Amino acid sequence: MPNLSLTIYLVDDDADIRSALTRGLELRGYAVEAYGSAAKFLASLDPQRPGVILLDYGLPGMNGLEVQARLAERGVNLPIIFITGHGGVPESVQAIKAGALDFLEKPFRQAVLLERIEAGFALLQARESDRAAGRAREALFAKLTAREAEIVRLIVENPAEVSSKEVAARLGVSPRTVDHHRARILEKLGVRSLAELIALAKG
Amino acid sequence: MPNLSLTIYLVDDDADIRSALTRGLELRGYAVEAYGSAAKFLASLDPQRPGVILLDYGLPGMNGLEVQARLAERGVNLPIIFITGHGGVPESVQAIKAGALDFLEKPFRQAVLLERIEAGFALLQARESDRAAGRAREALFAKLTAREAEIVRLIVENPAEVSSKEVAARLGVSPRTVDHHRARILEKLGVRSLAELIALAKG
DNA sequence: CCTTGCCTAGGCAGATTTACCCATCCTTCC
DNA sequence: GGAAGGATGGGTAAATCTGCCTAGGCAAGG
Repeated sequence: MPNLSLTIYLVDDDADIRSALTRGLELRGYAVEAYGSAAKFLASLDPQRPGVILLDYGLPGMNGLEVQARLAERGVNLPIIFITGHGGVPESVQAIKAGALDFLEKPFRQAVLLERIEAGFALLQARESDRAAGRAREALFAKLTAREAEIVRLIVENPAEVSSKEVAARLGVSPRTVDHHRARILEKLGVRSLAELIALAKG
Repeated sequence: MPNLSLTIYLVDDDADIRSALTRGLELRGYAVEAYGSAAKFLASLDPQRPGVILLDYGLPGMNGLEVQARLAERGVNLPIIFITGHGGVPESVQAIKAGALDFLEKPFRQAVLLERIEAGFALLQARESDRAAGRAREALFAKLTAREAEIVRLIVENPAEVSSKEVAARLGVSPRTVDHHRARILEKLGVRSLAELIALAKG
């Protein structure tokens, strides 16, 4: 587990808490980026850089759920650990339903926070693995030409009619041409049969 | 939407609340089964009969999370709406993470409860649809003989080697025999090609 | 202009699949 | 014992797939 970047985005309006947490977390090897307001955080967040978000629920101007929603809108799906001074049950329920990793009430024990942070990074890493597989598959399919991709689509969407004759009829071309494309497709995707192609596309 | 059974399992140790909620919910057309303790509820629950669970978190002897865990152990996965008098944030977080539909604090508005109950039944119905599809597929595969099922398994697990010759080599039989079984398989499953078989199995 | 890449399409040979027929050998069930 | 179903294997013929060759038309880019 290389644990590439261990960045923690800390968002809290209380300067004392920011500095205290920043110190504590940096001592444990994390890179901490602290923000005093939701606006600043949202403005400077780079969606490409992963990290665990430590988010104060009771921020002035924009509460935690709104921040969570904004991030979701922008397609950012980083683990969020809420920290709250006076948030109640309904807020915590909402936050967890919306996908937050946890919802901690102040004061909380450091050990709990650290454990949750580790869980957050573990989650990030698991997602990264999933995506690596997805990207590898996309890279494969990206090698196909437009026509080849269309034939793959036809076959995957309607596996009941996969013979060259049937596909050719749908495209209005000669079966011979479909044969040709299909050979290219199997070659480019590194599969040996239509069955494997379907498995790859569905997998 | 036929809404087959609209049973609500109500578990609360307070007899007044039980009778009040039971009356109110029955008036709205629900069938309510009320239990005064977690033990009684767990003892008489029929896993086959779906329903939405209204569960008091602060039951004497066994708290809500334990009940939730027991149900999960038994493979019961019904929507649970927690109701609590003095449950706090950590409890609600735990409950939602464990899959509860919601966590309501007393006193709550009837409208909210009713809305959540409806959401619970909607969830049940969606799951039921999913399972119907799953069962239909299982019924199809159940028609296969042992040998046929084994061949399906080999093909699905290793779509790179699907020719009769290759499958026959793995089974130590003649390719001719595999041809024969394959024809039966395609016929029984109502598919026209190996590609469709894979799509069906992966679907 | 020339090259490169893509879509199109044909020929041909060998391998494979598919759909018919058939039989033998089991085990299970009546 | 006989019937039924399942696993095994074969024959044959038509259809299809696969690989390897060729080749024209067309568009983009050097």
